[in-house]
Amino acid sequence: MAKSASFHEQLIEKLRKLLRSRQFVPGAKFLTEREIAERFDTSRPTANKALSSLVSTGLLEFRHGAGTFVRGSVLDYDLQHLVSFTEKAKAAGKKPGTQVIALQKLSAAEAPAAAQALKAASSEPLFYLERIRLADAQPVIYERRHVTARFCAGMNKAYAKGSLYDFWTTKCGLTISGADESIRAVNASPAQASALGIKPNTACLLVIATGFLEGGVPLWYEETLYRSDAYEFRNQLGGVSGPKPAQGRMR
Amino acid sequence: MAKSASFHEQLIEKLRKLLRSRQFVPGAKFLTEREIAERFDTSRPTANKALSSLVSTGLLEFRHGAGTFVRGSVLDYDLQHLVSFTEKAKAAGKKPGTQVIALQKLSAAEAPAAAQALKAASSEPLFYLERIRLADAQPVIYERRHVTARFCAGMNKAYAKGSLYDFWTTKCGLTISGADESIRAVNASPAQASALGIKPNTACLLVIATGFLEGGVPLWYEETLYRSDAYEFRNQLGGVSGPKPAQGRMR
DNA sequence: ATTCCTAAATTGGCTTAGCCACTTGTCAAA
DNA sequence: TTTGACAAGTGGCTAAGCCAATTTAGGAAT
Repeated sequence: MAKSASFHEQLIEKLRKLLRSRQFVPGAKFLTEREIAERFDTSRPTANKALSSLVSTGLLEFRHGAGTFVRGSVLDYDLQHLVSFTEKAKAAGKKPGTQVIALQKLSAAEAPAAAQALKAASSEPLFYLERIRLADAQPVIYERRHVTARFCAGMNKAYAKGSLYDFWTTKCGLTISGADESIRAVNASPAQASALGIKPNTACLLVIATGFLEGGVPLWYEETLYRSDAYEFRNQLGGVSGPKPAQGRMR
Repeated sequence: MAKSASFHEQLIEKLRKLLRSRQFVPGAKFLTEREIAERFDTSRPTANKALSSLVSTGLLEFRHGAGTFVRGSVLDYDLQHLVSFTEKAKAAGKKPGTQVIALQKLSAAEAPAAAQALKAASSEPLFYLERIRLADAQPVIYERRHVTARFCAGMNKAYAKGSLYDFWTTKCGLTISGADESIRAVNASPAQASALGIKPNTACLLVIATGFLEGGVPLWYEETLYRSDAYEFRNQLGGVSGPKPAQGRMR
C-alpha cells in the first residue's frame, strides 16, 4: 500500500490538482462522476470514491441530481470561526469591543516588513490599521496590521470598527484562503503596555502573521500583541478528533 | 446532502464507533469489506468506500490480500515528529543537547497542579523531571515535568538524558495518543532566567501541557519554558495542505 | 516429527451494467 | 406569461464478476 499508491489514490491527487489548476471558483460545477470515469478511463464507483474523498475533506460538495460543486462558504466559515475575537469573547461570557486607534493609507516603502511579507513594490498603497480589541471594556489585544489596499479600496473607519473578515468577504468579494502565524513571546514596550493596560515589560504573546487570498496572494501582514493573562493559544497534538491548528481563546 | 447523510457517510460513522467500542489495538485485524457488506447489508464497493475513508484519515490500513488493519506506529511517528526537540535542533543545523537537572520520585500530594492534571490520588507516586534542552550548547528549553510513575517504573537518569518518547514507547511499551497544550507568555523568574541563560524578566513562551496514553489516561504534566529569541510556534490557518497542530521550531 | 512446497481460500482493487431518487431544463398548454 | 409535465442528466447504490496479492492448509520429502 505504501509502496505504490492504488489507482484511486492517484485519481484523488489528479482531481485535487485539476481543482487547483483550473481555478474553479467556489460554487462552480466540477466534473461529474461519469465525466471523470470517461476522462480517466475508470469505472463510476471508482470515480465516485475519489470524489467522495474530496467531498469529505471539504473541497467539493455532492448535490444529488445536480452534480458535484466546488465548496464555497464552509471553508470560509471555518476560518472566520478560527480567528474571530468577537466569537471568542462571547464564548467566555464577555462583551467584545473594538477601538480604532489609526487607519491610514501609506506606501509600502514606509513599512518594509509588511512590504516584504506582502510582496509589495515600494510604491504600492497599503492600509495601516491599528486597533485594540476589548473584552468587558478591558484591552486584550493590540493589533497592528497592513493590508494591500488594491483589494479593499473602500476601507474606512466604520468598517475598521467591525469584522475585517466580513468586510473583506462580503463587501470586497474576496476569498480568504488562510494565514501563516508565528507565535512568540515579547516584553511589552511602554507604548504597547499602555495600549493594553498592563505594566511595561510584561510578557505578552506576539503573533506575526501573513494572511492570504485564494491562489496564495498575500492580503494582510499583522503584528498582534495579546495579554497573556487574558488570552492563550490551545494546541492539541494527536487525539481522536483529527488535526487542527492552534486556536486562541480567552483564559 | 447536509440534511440527511448518505448511507455511506452513516456507515463511516458506524465503523468509526465500532473501531473505538471494541478497543481494537494497533495492528489488530479489522472487519473485511465482505464482512462489512454482509453485516451492514450493503454492497462491497460501498463498504470499501467507507473503509477507504477511514484509511485516508489514518485510522485503518489496507493490506491487499491480507485484510484491513488498525493503524499502529504511523500515528506514533507523527507525534514524535511533532514534539522532538532533537529533530528540530538538527533541522536548524544545530547540535542538540540535554542536561538533567533533577529526577526524583515524589507523591502526587507534593505537586498539586500535576496531581490534578494527572488525576492522581495524593499518595500516587510521580516522577519529577527537570531538564534543560540545548542547541549548540545554548539553553533553549527549560522543562519541568511530572510523570505517572506506575507507567514507567524503570525511569532513571540515563533514560532521562535521552528521548522520553523513545523510552516510553519502546522500553515501557506505552502507546501515546497525544497531548493538550496551552501556549502562554510569562516573564522569566531569576531562577528560570538563570537556567535559560537570559536576563531575569525576559518574556518567554510557557507551554503547560498534559500528555495522554491510548484510552485517554494521562501520562505526563509539563510546564515548559522556551526562550522566545530562539524558538517559536508556527501555526497555519486554512491553506491547501490540510489542518495540523501548531509546531514549535527553532527561529 | 519437522520443514518445505503447492494449491486453495481469502482479501483488497476494480470493473461492468443496471436501477432508483433527485434535480434541472425545455416544451406545450392554459 | 405562467405552470405543469416530461425528458435528460446526475449522484447513490447494487449485484456479480475478474484479477492480483497474501495467507493458510495439506501433502510430500527428509
